[in-house]
Parts: sequence; structure tokens; C-alpha cells
Amino acid sequence: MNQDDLYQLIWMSRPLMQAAETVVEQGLEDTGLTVRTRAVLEILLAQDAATVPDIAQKLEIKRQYVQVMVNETLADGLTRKRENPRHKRSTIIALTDKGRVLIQDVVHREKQLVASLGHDLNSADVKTALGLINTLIGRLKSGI
Amino acid sequence: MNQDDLYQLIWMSRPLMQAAETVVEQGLEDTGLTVRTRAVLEILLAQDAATVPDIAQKLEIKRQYVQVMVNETLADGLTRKRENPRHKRSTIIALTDKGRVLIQDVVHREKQLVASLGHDLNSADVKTALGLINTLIGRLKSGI
DNA sequence: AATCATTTGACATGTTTGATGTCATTATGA
DNA sequence: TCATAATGACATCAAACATGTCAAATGATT
Repeated sequence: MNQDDLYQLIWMSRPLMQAAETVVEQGLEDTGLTVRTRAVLEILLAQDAATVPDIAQKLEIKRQYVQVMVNETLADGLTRKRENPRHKRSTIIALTDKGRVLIQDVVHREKQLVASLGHDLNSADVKTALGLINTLIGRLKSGI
Repeated sequence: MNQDDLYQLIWMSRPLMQAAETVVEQGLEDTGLTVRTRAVLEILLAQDAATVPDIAQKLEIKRQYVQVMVNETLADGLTRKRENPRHKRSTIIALTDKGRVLIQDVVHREKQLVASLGHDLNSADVKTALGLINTLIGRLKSGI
């Protein structure tokens, strides 16, 4: 193992994230979304509906802050509350049609951008890198 | 190209960064450094000395904020000002012995951690992933 | 040399992205 | 039933920046 490569790889995650989020922000400009409310909608798109604490766990941020973001999407008519049979106060948050169309459109445009960005990249390399990164995240989190 | 893999890879840069910085923070606990002042010292370690605007350019953040961080390291005796023949006000910032020992020690411990973290990873895979990430950063930044 | 734009440090203020703490209400489980 | 946990709502705080402005210093142009 060339450990300097791995060291560098880990530290390059910040520039990659920053560059990616800058590009995502540009695509969000006329939608009224932020990168973080976009993340909330993406979770709801993937699993149809979730409670605020569920979303917080997925995003690994505190529920209190997710609540603020969710309340924004509710105010904008992008999500709506659904009754939760398991808890009267803790409503289930689901996309409205408006919200679904919006986030689907955003994700679609992003995927097109990624496709043009990576048209000439080796598929196996990408898969390798993805696996590696997931391994690293797992080990860093578990303190191994 | 499986574009979903690439899409996922890009989005995983945030969890990777967060996990990495959490671990780095733990290693910094008894040093009085933050992740960002650590970054300043690492630049000075790599190139011996630099002005505040130089550091800002490397970190891709505003010089005004770098100034605040550098002033902290000056107050802590980790760096010192050196006369700049090219500009009377814009001093060159360099590590003191104390600062050099500290950042070298921090980086050394981090590299040991990375070594144990990645002992069983394939060296070629890591190199591939690093190259891929650098390519992606370049393309995202240039808007390609 | 005089002038004008640029660079820089210093300082004040604003913004985003959260964390933390607390309260009242509402489940849930022993 | 009674203690405990979960949840939404709200307030406060902090880190990591960005932005704007000023004055001193420098560099470039004429």
C-alpha cells in the first residue's frame, strides 16, 4: 500500500464535495431549493415518505435542524403531512405532486450532467472507487 | 459507463469528508488546533512559508478568514512573521520550531492511522480512485 | 514625479449550517 | 398506572466562512 496515495485520497474528499455542491447549487438556482432541502426531498423520493427523525438519521444531522428544513418544504407546498398510525404528533412527511415533479426534474438534470461529465471514464474504475470510498467511510466511522 | 455509480460516488464525498474530519478532530483534541488551522500549518509545512493571500488561494477560501486563522497561530506561537522584501505590510508567515514539531507530529499520527486503516487495500485501486477523483474535481470546477 | 489601480491587514457585520437545551405533549412499556 | 422515551416547537449558540470597508503600501502608467 502506498499510504500517501490513501492519505491524499481522503483529504481530496473535501475539494470534491465542494466542487460538486457548487455545481449542484447552480442547478438549484431557479428552484428555490438549497442543497440541504434538496437532500430531504431526495430521501422522500427514494422511500416515498418518512418522519422527521427518520430523515435526520439518514442525513446524520440533528432532528431539530431537519425539522426546520421540512417545515420550509411544507410551507412551499413541496411536501405534506400524512397521518402516522404509530404516533399522533409525529406525522409522516411525503412529497406532494409539485414536490415530486421538482425533485425528479432536479435529479434528472443532475444525472445528465454526470453522464456528460463521466462519459469517457472507465466503468470498472468508478465501481472500484465507489467500493473503496464506502469501505473507508465504514472504517472511519467504526474507528477501525 | 454506469452513471448511477458515478452519481453515487460524487455524493459519497460528503460522508467521506465528514467521517474523515471527525477522526482528524479527535486526533487534534489535545493540540488546541482546529481542522482549519491544521490545514494552514500543513501548507506552511509543505512550502516552508507563504503570505496570507497565498494560503487563502491554496485553501480556496477568502483571505480575510485565513487572516483570522493565521493570527491565531501567531498568538499561539506556532508561526511567526518574516519580513517580505516585496511588500512591507504583507509579511511572510513561517512555522516556528514549536509549530513545526506540532504539525509534523499531527501529520505523523494521521499517517499511521491511515496506514492501519488501509493496510489491506489494493494499492492500484487506491491510485485509480485518487486519479479519478482528481479528474472529477477538475471537470466539476471547469464546468465541463 | 504625479496619479491611479491593486494589494494587503484590520475590523465590523452577515449568512449558512448546523448543535444544544428546554418545554409541553404524546406515546410506550413495565 | 407510572415512569420513560419520542416528538414538534422554539430559543440560543457556535463554527466556518463571505462580504464590505478603510487606510497604508505598492506597482503601473503616463
